[in-house]
Amino acid sequence: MRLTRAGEYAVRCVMCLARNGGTESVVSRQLVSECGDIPPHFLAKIAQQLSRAGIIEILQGARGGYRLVIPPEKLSLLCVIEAIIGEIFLNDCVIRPESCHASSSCAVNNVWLQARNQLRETLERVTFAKLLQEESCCILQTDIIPAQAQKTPNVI
Amino acid sequence: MRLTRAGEYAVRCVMCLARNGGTESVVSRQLVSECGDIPPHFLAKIAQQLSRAGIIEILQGARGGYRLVIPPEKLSLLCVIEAIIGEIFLNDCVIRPESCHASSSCAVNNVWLQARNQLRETLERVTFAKLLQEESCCILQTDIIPAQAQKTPNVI
DNA sequence: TTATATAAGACAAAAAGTGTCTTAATTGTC
DNA sequence: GACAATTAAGACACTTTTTGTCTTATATAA
Repeated sequence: MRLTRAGEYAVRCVMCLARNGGTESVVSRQLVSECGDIPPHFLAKIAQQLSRAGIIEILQGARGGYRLVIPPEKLSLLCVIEAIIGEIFLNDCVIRPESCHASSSCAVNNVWLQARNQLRETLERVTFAKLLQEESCCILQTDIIPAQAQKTPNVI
Repeated sequence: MRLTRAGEYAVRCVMCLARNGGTESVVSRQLVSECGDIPPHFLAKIAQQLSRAGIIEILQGARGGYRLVIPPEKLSLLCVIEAIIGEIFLNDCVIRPESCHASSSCAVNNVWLQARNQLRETLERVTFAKLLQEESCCILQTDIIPAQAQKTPNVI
């Protein structure tokens, strides 16, 4: 498992779509690319993966772009990430196969399996609706701190 | 974060040392290499990292080899793995820095942070003493299953 | 029909990981 | 002291993965 940059980009992409109308509106690739600081052609690839996974819909032609298919309340972080980097596994087999009769009874492997399930559950519990909510809440928080607000003016 | 092969080898190496006398005896590189199916020169590199981390001691010269410094009861899986692959982080910063005032208040980043802490705690709770114990217990289990024992005879 | 978009896949570049080899240094034994 | 056994250290090559770009084709709205 490793959160690659492609995975990051996918999360940014979905965040951008969720922020801009969710399942209701189409956002152009260019806009998503600028908003998430994602190289446009690379975004195209990522979008294709997200589309194959049924997370977004791609609209070709003039006024084309991307549209979220799954509403943010039902879309988990895990779902988006695994659509890009594949199902999360932390290890292949730590102890060499021959030294253990089966990886299912290998002590080290069991730990990894447990860690992996825990990680996946954590990422599954978080929806993009929740993330959006926390995001806007955090912007409000910085708004009411005058000193910080002056140091780093808010971008709206 | 990613459990590299080097990380796997390190775990195997420590398991082998723990199994063969723990902090009491010196095991030659060649033996560890064979026991863990680790390319000998690659093992040398890994051992150096483990030694710098204070986990093992390297003895040069004739009859040299490696010796566990930290007793298996006090040595966690996390400690060995991080000695090789560095401190575990799951992400750098998912949402692009500019879109958030600080990564500390970024919603997505917070999830990763939580997942990361959980993962590290899981790996920290497991000591090599525990792993050894479970390992021997699992060998006993297969011993009492006649069908399996005949298929794959136990190596002692 | 044209302008505006994305699709799809080949390809290049960079980064990370894996493994090998050579020369040097250290230690025990005869 | 000489020699054999053993690891140190770092350069180097190879492989795989990841990242990013470019080109040609296709789809849609006006």
